[in-house]
Amino acid sequence: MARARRHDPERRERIVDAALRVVGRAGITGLSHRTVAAEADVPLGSTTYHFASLDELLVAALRKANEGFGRLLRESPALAAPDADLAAVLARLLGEWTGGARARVELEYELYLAALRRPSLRPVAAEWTDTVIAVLAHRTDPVTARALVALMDGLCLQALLTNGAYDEEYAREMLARILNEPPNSPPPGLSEPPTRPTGT
Amino acid sequence: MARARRHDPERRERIVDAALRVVGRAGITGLSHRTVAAEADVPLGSTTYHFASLDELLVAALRKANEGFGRLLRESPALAAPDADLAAVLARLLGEWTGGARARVELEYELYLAALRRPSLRPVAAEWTDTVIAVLAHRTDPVTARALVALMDGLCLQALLTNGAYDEEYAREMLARILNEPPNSPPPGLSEPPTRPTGT
DNA sequence: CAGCACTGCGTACGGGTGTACACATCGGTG
DNA sequence: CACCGATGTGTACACCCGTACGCAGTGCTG
Repeated sequence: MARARRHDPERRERIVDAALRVVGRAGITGLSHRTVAAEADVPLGSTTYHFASLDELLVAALRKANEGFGRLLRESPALAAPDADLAAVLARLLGEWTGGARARVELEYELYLAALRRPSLRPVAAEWTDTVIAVLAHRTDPVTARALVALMDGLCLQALLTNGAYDEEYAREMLARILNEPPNSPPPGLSEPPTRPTGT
Repeated sequence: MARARRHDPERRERIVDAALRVVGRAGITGLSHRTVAAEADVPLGSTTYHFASLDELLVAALRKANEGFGRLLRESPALAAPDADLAAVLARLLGEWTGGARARVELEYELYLAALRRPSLRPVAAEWTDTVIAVLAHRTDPVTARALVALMDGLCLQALLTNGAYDEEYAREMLARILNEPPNSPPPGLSEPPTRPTGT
């Protein structure tokens, strides 16, 4: 029994991974110190030791989930190409994401949405949107980028919450509408009448 | 003790109301047969009798919450005016809604988002979006209406999840972009030119 | 080599949960 | 009025939860 567990720096990490699996399988409802301990194959006391509260564990889990997607986003070659059709690329990316294992999408969204009721998660959720916005801002202005993220969130939610299918072409069209407008009105002054798109 | 409770048709209704209060106060996590029974001041057995499962109760609660907001939407005079700036009206409406008691907004969103993990709630969530879309479709085409809803959802979420403030002018601008007819013609199937923001 | 502070673990406790089931009560029927 | 099935209620049970706390193993210090 004299395991060198004290010097197991991956212990904490493994608990977080286990938490992600548990939430993916049974939802946040199914997350408890016990279930995650069983999943990670560590004693109960270990989970309470590393993460005093479940909130703390959720924060770590959400952050980890974010890292994965953020990396995926940054490494996307299509996003990097400066002459690509941004709307089409984003629509495609979203399609690939939601088209993959629904379990994973559910998992990430569930954690993200949990911030609604858990203030401790909100900074992490904010980090997340800021990351995506920062990536997109290279291809457009920050204000537009923020709206793109909002729209993508909304589209995903509609697909997930209503059992509806994700329509890539439709997403592309709407993202393009957001992108089309030269932002001539963000300043807080009086707004001008809606300007016609210039046509590409 | 010979209360005529058998003939209390509001009993069920009152339980639903109590459930809404409980969720508003303590979140879905805090919802149990016992808490709702206490809140509604009915015996424990009564809640299990009227709603065999908590899911069933949640469905009723979400539906009730939807009714309230749907009515508010339909009765909005600003929405009815055919010559109003739709983007501005929606942005204002959203501002009023999110600016009000955060508790109520949280409540409704939490129930709505719960559909992510509870398939039984999904039809009700779909009803909800369809209702809003139907209302908006009177002022634009259904496809655009759907995107407006998605964007509004996304904007609300960003405000709620990241502690950010809601920026009405910004919302107006982005909603207007969705409403603007795109320069490049929509691909097969979805082409209808009827509305164009007049901007006055 | 002896001692010690500290990190990490196992267990036990009090409390809250969903649910099954036996019981009271009521409206209708002969 | 006597009965009876349906409707609604109270209680008891088995389970799972978070947390507190005493104890073992470890690396450092002298």
